[in-house]
Amino acid sequence: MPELPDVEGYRRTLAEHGTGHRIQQVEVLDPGVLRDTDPAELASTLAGQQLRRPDRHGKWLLAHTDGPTVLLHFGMTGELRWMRSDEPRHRHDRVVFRLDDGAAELRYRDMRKLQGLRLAHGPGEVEQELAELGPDALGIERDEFLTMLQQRRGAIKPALVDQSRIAGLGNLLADEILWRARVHPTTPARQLTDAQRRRLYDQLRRVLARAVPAGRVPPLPSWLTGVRDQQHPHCPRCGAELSRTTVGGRSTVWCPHCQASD
DNA sequence: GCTTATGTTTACTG
DNA sequence: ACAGTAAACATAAG
Repeated sequence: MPELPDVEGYRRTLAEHGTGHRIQQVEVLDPGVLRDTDPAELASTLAGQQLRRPDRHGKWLLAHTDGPTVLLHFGMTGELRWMRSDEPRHRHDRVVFRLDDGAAELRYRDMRKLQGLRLAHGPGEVEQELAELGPDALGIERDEFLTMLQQRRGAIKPALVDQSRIAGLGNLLADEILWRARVHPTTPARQLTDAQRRRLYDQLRRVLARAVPAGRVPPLPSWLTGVRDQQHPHCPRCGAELSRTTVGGRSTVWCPHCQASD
């Protein structure tokens, strides 16, 4: 699930229910998701802190408080849910934040524990943790994006998901953007025409503009994302059978007709 | 048993 | 320094 639009959705959940409220208790159900911290430290540093407006950079959610900031990453299967406290716990609920609203609580749920939670004790530490990330995909400017593509040597798809160049795009978004821009995923970034580069930027913006309010890459039948997991998926635009291969180690779906190969 | 899954890091190779 | 690949992490589903 979690690419930029999903994490932005979790940020909205946290902003809506958390901002201005105090953390009463942090219950760690599985310490396996804590990175560089432990249940005792997390609980003692966060208890009593007031949540401020949360932030997001790429796929990282920044839960600011008056004191430390919790950095949450959702890996491939994580989510943040606001649920009534009397709802039964899910087996993959790993950390529960109880606020001063006792009727409901925030739950960090994650099946696989590929990523997890980090604790940053000040703005400096937050910056340190995010130092390797490129500009956020939602705010990247055209020139920044075009320059990034020109500096990149390899194929275009791995460039789009390289978090150190542009933060927030994952496997689904990258395929969706390439399909809409009619660019083959293995085209060397440096061989892209100006028109292709501009289309990639425009479609990046369009896809995000639709996906962010939805809180996910919407699996609509008119989107590549909506058909890619079917048995023999067809291009929503031209009807050709879609191709699937591995690019940059990731499962990649594209239309051999619309996205002519290099 | 095998493969695959929306992510990232590390080790190794070119 | 830069890219590419494979493996690892942990868990479930088909």
